[in-house]
Amino acid sequence: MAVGSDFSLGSVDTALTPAERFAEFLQTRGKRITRQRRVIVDYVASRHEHFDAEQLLADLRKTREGATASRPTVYRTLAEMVDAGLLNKMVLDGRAVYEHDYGYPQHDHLYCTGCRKLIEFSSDEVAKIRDAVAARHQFRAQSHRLLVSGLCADCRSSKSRTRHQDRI
Amino acid sequence: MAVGSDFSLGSVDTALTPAERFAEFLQTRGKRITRQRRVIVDYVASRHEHFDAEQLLADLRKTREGATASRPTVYRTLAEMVDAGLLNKMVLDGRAVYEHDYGYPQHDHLYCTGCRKLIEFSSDEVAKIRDAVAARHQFRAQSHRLLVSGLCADCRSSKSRTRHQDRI
DNA sequence: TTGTCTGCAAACACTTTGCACTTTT
DNA sequence: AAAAGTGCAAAGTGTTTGCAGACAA
Repeated sequence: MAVGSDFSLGSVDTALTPAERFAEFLQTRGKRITRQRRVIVDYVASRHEHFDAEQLLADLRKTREGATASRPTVYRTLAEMVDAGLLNKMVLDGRAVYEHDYGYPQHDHLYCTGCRKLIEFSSDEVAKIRDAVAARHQFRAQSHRLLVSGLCADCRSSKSRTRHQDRI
Repeated sequence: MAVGSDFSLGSVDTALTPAERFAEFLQTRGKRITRQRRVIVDYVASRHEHFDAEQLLADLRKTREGATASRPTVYRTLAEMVDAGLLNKMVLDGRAVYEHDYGYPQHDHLYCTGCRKLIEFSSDEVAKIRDAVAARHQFRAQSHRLLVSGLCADCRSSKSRTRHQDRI
């Protein structure tokens, strides 16, 4: 479908900034655009790494003072952003980790059990396998997640330094 | 390598029953074979479905009375069985779910977000993708997990009845 | 003004831990 | 007898909720 465009970055479907898309989402739900929700979307949009709720909370407090939000609000807003399709949530070692999911291509992760780093990769073969398997089981696949656990290059050299967690 | 065998079921490496393997594991660790540990391995070995700690606890209490174990002991023993390579642990919707990992072939899962059922499938292509990707990132892959979320055949018919959880 | 949102404190679900007592070795 | 294991109750995590006051529409 032809999409008029005179903006630089961004691929198909990414006509709005995350903040705009969130505002749109909130409006269609009769929800309000508050200072806290704005602070949170802006902050998240400016980051490009994976993060968890506590990190976000701490970072907000470190940055411009006053521009904070309470813990419950952070959790509530993150959940809304997942609903809005802006964020992706995944659970590692018992805590939820978020990443962008708007205008980002589908991908999977390598997870280093040494330093807990997440490395993204994509392979359309995974999607093919997913669909083939789903079809075979009369299953309607909505999403998938492939997590490969192991040790990253850095941690392979400096082994046995950090305590190793459960694999997944 | 050639393995002498005059036992029926079981593939490569499965010379011992789970209980025997666990006993072996405990001995090499200077740990003791107690009534509770025995009850738990036996129970787990007799089941073939996925289960979580609370289920196991409840089931133990329902079955032959007296043959129980406390919650802390159940958690402790499950962790040991994971260590021993008898069980595999995975976290879904915030709780740990276990499955056999001894003499069982590597496989992945379809997860129904409607009824929380897990359906196993296996595809060696996943392992190939894993190894290729790991190599490309100088990563040492130790394990992987592919989880395809969606709706199973049953839940597709009776839609919108059950509340839908987070995808993964 | 009206109804939503926020922050606080308290509640939560699941899991782990300190410790006195029990049990295996 | 010595060392490890158990169960209880209590403490942890990470996350969610009830509610009174604050605020966007």
